[in-house]
Amino acid sequence: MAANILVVDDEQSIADLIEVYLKNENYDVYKFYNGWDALQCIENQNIDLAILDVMLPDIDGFSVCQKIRERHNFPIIMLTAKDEEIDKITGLTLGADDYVTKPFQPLELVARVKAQLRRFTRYNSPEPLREEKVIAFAGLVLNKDTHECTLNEKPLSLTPTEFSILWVLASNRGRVVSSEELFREVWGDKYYTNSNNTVMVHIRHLREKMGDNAEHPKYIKTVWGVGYKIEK
Amino acid sequence: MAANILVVDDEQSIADLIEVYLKNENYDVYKFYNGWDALQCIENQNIDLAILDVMLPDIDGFSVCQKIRERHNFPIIMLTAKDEEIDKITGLTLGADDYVTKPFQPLELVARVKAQLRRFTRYNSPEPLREEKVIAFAGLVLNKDTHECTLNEKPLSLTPTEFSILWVLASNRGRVVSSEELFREVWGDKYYTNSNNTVMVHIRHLREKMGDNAEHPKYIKTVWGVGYKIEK
DNA sequence: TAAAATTCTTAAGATTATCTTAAGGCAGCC
DNA sequence: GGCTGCCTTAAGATAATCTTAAGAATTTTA
Repeated sequence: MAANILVVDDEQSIADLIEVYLKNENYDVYKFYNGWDALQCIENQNIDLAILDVMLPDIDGFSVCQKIRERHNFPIIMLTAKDEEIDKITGLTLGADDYVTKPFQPLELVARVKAQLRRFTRYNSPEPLREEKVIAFAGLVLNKDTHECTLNEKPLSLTPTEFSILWVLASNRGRVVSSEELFREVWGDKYYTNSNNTVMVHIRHLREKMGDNAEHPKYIKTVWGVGYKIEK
Repeated sequence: MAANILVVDDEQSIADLIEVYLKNENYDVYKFYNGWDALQCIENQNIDLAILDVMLPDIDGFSVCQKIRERHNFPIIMLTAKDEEIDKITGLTLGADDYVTKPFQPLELVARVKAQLRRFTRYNSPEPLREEKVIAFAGLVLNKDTHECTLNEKPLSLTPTEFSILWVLASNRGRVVSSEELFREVWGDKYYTNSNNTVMVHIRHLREKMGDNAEHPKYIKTVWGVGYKIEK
């Protein structure tokens, strides 16, 4: 599910914007403001999809696109200004898989990224896209089927609720999950009441079992006024 | 919240089972035992989500899925036998949003239905889409959901109030926002009293965290006698 | 240039959110 | 029924944030 996405745009604010939206969907983002740096990255990282602005300071996006296609096969989405009618066609014929005109709705771009990844993985891997059954990172291993959990090889015996909370946090790691969202995910929408500290208490138990404390947590961090978060 | 859900499965007992669980969650269920009847229903009813078995007596679920996608955009969850041919399962990802293998836990299916409906309404509700969730410019990135904020890639830890103030200024950048307006936006109209320097103090904290000073501010500028402003 | 107005800075007390602890309730098992 | 383990609730403790106020600094006005 997690994929490495290359973003190339010389307008920093736009690249930043795209980055946030993609990270919010748990993609790993490699961001560059010019073409050559991006091309170099491609050789070192295992990129799954590229988003390229047509207008770049050094070499234009079409050339970057072409160069990528000489050696790689992943989907490419081009960003073009609205009035570059002819360029669109050019871009597409040069190996781009989709294009989006500026200004764009970030969510639309995200949707297209997903679509391309779906299409690409369908043609390139026999494995179906499925929901994760195991999450492993930073010494923590969670198995959704068995509810088993180990931290640095040592088993943690978590209660069902604790496991569910940790699972939600772990599968959303890198972003903040509000207490309310956590509650809805674990207990279900209809049980939600906005005055109880149940989640908090379970977080406390989790931290205890994980050897964490609230002041300097290694795993579950408190984001004041917003919720909880596990770093990526 | 109540949604119309289409259930298509030739095994009557399974379709019935799903129906019971969905109705228990207050969903309206449209239940069919074959593909064609289901397709016909879709044109007449305003369906919000479909659950399709792959094995159907007349046309297979995969084709039904395709046909739905020709005209509709709602989420589709596929039901597949556990030992289904891999390429078939792979094919399912064409247009389907999720799938569940038989035998399944009814509650898991219900959970996935909820998840898909949540996801779908998030991306399709016309209004919230207009409100930006992320603002990015000049190296500053603000995420309204998580209250995360980075300045030149480095995270700033802002308090809730600080974040809100910065958000208002950033989303109005290029124009001056008066202290009073700022207060009303952040705290709400009813708390406003025309003598307090609360806003000022928070601005001070913001500037501190952003490495700004009042005399030569890079970000939050004071417009004497009027208010504060972030340049476009 | 002096006075007035506005903004800045600082720190301390008030407030609010979160944390911690412990007790009671409920379900499953012997 | 009694035991066990888990979940929830509540209440006090702690920590983070917010507000206030007062004096300093700055800009404007006269």
